[in-house]
Amino acid sequence: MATAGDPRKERRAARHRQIVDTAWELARENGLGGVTLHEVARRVGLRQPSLYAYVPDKLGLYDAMFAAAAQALLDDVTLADHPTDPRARLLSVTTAIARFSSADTARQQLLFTPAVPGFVPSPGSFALAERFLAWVVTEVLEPVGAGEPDDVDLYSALVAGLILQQVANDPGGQRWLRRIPEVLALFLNREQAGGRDG
Amino acid sequence: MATAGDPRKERRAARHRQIVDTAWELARENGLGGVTLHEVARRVGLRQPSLYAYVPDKLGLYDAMFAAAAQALLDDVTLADHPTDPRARLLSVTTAIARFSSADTARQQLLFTPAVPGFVPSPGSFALAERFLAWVVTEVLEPVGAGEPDDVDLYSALVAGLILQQVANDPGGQRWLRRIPEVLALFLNREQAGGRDG
DNA sequence: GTCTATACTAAGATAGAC
DNA sequence: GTCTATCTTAGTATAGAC
Repeated sequence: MATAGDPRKERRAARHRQIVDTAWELARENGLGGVTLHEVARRVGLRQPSLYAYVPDKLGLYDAMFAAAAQALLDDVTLADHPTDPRARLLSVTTAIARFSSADTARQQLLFTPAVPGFVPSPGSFALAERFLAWVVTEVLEPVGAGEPDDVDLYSALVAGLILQQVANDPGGQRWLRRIPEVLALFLNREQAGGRDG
Repeated sequence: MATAGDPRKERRAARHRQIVDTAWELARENGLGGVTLHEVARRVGLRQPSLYAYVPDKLGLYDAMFAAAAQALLDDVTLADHPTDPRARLLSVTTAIARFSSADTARQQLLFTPAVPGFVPSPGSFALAERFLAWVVTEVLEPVGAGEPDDVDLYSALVAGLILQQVANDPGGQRWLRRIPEVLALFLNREQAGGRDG
């Protein structure tokens, strides 16, 4: 971003993008651990040491991958049209999140699980994820009266559970994704649950 | 099992157990990908090639780890005392499952996620996991009227979500574990949710 | 069942020329 | 910014002796 106008910076940014895209391609094929600098370089037509001009080290590549995925999630979900009715909007956004996140096992793992030992998103990358969460809270959860931290935690667990089960036990299918409306109904009825016992 | 009486088989089984335990120790320290045959061998006082007398290859070691974890989960949950009242029983068992599974990130990953590329539990190991699930269904879910496949899928997603969020965002804490009663109340009220819209 | 020895492959990272 | 060359380390796996 903000590179428009400078052709050198643009070509560099394009290369960077190509490297990250290729790394994701590899992650989809061989898992996150299957991303190697040698293979990424081979596929983009560079020698392995040349990648160090774009990325500080291996973890730096994972960080760039995280940032790209977070940005893609942000764009995919927040730039789409969603209904204005609060409940319909919640369903629409949740479906978008779940579809996007479960479409790719490696993506779900890097974004939402501690799958890569030693990897922690850099502040800049993490900020993207936080921006997304903040958007969900103000644009979707607060309108249905679920903007408190406890509500957000509950919502995130419900959605994460559906996505994880979908990815782990029925990759590419709908077995858990189709339960979204039902789970959201439970979520919205959380106050008047009125359990008789504990 | 069934090795009692034959001292040679028993010593061999003990070694096998020691190898698998050490592998889990390594997984907790360095992640599942951080388990190496060299380090396992070093810690049990053997040379790396000697491990091949106990395990066919690296994936075979992961399989043995999976089996051990599944057995431990089975023992931990099914051999404990649980209330007979159906709802209290559901809470007790769910808490046991969640506590056990979230106590160790690596365990959660190997048991419930596709974290190791290429690893698929062998039929024997998978049978342990199925036995556990069957126990949960007949001993806990059916008594609360939630024994249908759709109920089981929903329950598994709810519990998996809590465990994942706990492990991913508050390891060692209680932030999501303490929501178990609340989530179970939602689950039990799933029929009369009566959403006004979709 | 354990060892030594070794083959094989592959990875991440750096130095220094162009 | 890209290259060649290389270091360094590490891993899985096998062969064959004891």
